[in-house]
Amino acid sequence: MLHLHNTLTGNKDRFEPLVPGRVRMYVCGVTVYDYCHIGHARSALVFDVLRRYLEYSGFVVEFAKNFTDVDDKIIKRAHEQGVGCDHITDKYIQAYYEDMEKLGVGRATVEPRATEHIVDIVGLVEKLLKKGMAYRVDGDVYFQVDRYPGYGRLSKRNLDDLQAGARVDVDQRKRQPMDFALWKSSKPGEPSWDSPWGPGRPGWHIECSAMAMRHLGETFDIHGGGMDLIFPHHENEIAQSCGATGKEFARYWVHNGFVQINQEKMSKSLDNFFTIREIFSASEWPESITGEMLRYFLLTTHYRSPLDFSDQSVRESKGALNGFYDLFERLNEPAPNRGTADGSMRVVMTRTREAFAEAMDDDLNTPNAVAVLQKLRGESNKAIESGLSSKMRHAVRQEFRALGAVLGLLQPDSWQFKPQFQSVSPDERGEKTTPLSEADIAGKIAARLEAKKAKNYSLADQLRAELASHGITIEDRPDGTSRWKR
RNA sequence: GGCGCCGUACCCAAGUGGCUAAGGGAGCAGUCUGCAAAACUGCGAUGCGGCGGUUCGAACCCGCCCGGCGCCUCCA
Repeated sequence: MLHLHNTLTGNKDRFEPLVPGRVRMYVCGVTVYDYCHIGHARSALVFDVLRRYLEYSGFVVEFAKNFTDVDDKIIKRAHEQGVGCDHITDKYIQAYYEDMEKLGVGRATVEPRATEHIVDIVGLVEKLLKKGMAYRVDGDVYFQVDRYPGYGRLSKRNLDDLQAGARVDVDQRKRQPMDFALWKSSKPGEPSWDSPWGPGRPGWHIECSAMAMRHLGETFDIHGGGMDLIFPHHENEIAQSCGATGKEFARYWVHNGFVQINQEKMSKSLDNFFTIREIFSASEWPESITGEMLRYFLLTTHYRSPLDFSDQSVRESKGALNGFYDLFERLNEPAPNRGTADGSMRVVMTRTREAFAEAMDDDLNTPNAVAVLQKLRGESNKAIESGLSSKMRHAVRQEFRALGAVLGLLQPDSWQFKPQFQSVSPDERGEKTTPLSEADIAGKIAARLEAKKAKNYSLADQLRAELASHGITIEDRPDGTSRWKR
């Protein structure tokens, strides 16, 4: 039974959807005015895994993830570049899809955009005005925070605390400093839509309420996003949604922790962020492998803990994944019809499945889930040593595939990949390496096998050293052939 | 000022009251191999930031202290 840490209650709550067998979840996506960084990747990945695990557990999942495509930063960027807002948002939505595909993050069931829901937004604002929870000032509409008695229940703050700590100049037209804009009148040159209050555009928080209600209903199961959204964004969503409907909005609030650089939050102002595409283009590994390395790295820390990003730790994920793919190679090798370890392996696989679910049920403990897979790897290698039939080898590979799929890992048949030769970076000893074609590699390997056959080991070792200087490792098989990897 | 989080081996990272403190990476030794690689076997924290306290029993609960961080403003 899945338990999720619920920010609303502060506890790990047993997860039970409102409608049995069906989960409705909404996740705050990105504001599309720039490329995504590794922090966005983490958030997207966490909810991608949550969705995968819910589906693995047998739920039908309706998953909505929005794009915020009207916003001050977008307008600013468009003005700077002398282009329309559409140009900016189209470009970065496209980039988002490209980045997420490299990370293996699947598409949501619906991916609504704020600008496509103006009618819903206007309707919601009207409802709040009618109920006396919002007020008009010139062409703007504000939500009046003290009209919603539960304000602060998500972020565990009260209005007095918030006002004492306010660091921003308060708009004097507001009745309360914490009141927030539902609708903003547009200045010339800004995107605008007609409304009962004149031409304008939606405030930031209202879009998520409107879109979630449109696609998932007034009350739904899970609402997610980064921890920095707890206040004010999600607090405001709750106030305006519950204020409008009189019903609970989302039942479980799930928030992921930050990615940090040297123990500090990644942010634009500190200029310490890495975009997803930067990481991929700087990687010496092929895209599919870089994607899996990153995914493994991000999932080996619990989603609510801070995670320190470094090249070093991502590289270390490569070492950990190598072990799996080396095992898969062995599982593919010819094997007898019966193996002495077949029976015990069956038991191991059953236990593995249970332990995996137990880890994931515990608030999506992916580091533990990965540890379970690592244990299965060890057990599988031992079983191969003592004798595992080809049928069981196939079953073991399927088990890795099935559990790996929940994490989005271990799907390729092999890591015998085509390396990228274009730009090989200097290796760690500082030696310059030169590009090596695949034909060169094959040639050297063939030459080395010849030398070995002739027992000319010094030549064979020299050829192996040459390949090693290009980061290529040779592995001699018992059948007299050699395979290689980077 | 308010709210909150983190500190576990060389590195990453689970564990949050009771079996020998998971797992991975790196390292060392051994088996195998022409030598390697891979695999297997073994080694590796008498201790979980520090000091007190509660308890039959604490990394886990409480208090204080030290160190680091986040939110309270746009932010995944």
